[in-house]
Amino acid sequence: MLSLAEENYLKSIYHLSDAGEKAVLTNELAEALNTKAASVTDMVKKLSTKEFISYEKYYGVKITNKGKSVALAVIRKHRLWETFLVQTLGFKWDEVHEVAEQLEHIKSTLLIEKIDEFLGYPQVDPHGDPIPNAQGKIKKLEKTALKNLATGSESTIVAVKDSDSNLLKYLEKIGAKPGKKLTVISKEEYDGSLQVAIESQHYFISKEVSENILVTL
Amino acid sequence: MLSLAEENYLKSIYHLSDAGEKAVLTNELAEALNTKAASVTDMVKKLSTKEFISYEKYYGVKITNKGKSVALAVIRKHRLWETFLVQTLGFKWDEVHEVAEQLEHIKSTLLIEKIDEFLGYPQVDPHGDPIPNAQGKIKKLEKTALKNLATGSESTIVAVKDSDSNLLKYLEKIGAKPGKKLTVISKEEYDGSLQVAIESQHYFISKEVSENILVTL
DNA sequence: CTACAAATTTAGACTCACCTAAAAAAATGT
DNA sequence: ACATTTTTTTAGGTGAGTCTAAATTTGTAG
Ligand SMILES: [Mn+2]
Ligand SMILES: [Mn+2]
Ligand SMILES: [Mn+2]
Ligand SMILES: [Mn+2]
Repeated sequence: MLSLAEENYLKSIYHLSDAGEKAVLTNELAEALNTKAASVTDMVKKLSTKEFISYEKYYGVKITNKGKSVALAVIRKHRLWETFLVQTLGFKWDEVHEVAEQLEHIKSTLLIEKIDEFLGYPQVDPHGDPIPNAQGKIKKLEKTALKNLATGSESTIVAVKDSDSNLLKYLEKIGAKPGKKLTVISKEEYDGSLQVAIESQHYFISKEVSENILVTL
Repeated sequence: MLSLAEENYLKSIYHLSDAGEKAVLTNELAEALNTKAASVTDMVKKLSTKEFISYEKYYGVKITNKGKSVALAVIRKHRLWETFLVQTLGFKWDEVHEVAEQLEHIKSTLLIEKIDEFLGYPQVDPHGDPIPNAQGKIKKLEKTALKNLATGSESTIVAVKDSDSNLLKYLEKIGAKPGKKLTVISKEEYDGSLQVAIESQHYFISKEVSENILVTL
């Protein structure tokens, strides 16, 4: 049985590696997990011994299939809980991530399957992120950050960054919800900011925000 | 912020002390928490320093008001979660205790208030145990163990022990649910077993079981 | 009142997950 | 090619919560 810390490491490694594509560096992981590089080295050795990742000194770690399946199970739980909190209990979308960080570690397959069933097998969570199924299969969405769109292009919001409560409140205010259509009116070279239209309303959006809105290609 | 271990100690102390009435001994606590006396002594010192309990060497511990309010908050969460699992997700009453042991430690007042509201402010959990309100007020039920009833007496089941899954399956089978009326037909001095009638069905019940069915006085 | 038994505490050690500081390796710039 | 910077690892240590074994206190029976 994996500890809370081990589960969080695997989840972070999975996310940072782009679903296991690339290797993850020690410092990246330390940053993401709010810990120190030395601590990461320790844990990474342990996870490597247990074969959840492969670790090459000074090079980084890659998640194994075994590790991936743990990560996906945790991500599944996180996203199902977030969906439950919003849909069933009436949480706002900026209130759920923190609680889901705790709930994702509850050990009970029965519980998560019942929640999934209760919710009617949702495909995405309140922020637009896809929910892996019980077998760990996840639908990868074709998406890019809003900041990558060219001036004049039209696109649809797929997902938004879920971990920054203030960002989410702001996005709510301007109606930037998954599913909404959006057009890039103009881009400012200088600071990367851009002007967009969402439901015929115009908004100025900073570069920072435009990095956290994912849109269709 | 209290750790999981600290919360579990306070909950056990509260239960073993009969809601704070009597002192709790080191060995009792060790037994209840599945740990060793030496570990209990350590933890008890810590909780005493933090003033959740008062501790007198070789005599035992008593829970303070501060400790009681923590214990009741955890018990509230435990029982609300159990109720949720049974009523909303369709768990059987013997499947919920273990999961609730985990869920009771989730830190979010918003979450538990939403669950309470969603369930319509239930007064008792699936095993008949009263649910403390948000202020930590709990309705103490007038109750005694079935084994204390005299032959011929009639009574109503108030609650049953919730932590033994096999016991619960058995009680389900004989219809021994909270709210059900029951009559003591006969008692066997020798082994403490007794014959009871539940909805005009007769059952032989061992002493052990009769200790875990709580009935009205 | 004393001897033994039972309960409890102390002493010392372990694992987990973390830390700081120092050493070592890799990357970078001239 | 070499010195400097950056990244990573190693070394040694901490606190939480647990353990075993030994010492101490308390309870009990003759
Ligand atoms: Mn989230
Ligand atoms: Mn987490
Ligand atoms: Mn329970
Ligand atoms: Mn617990």
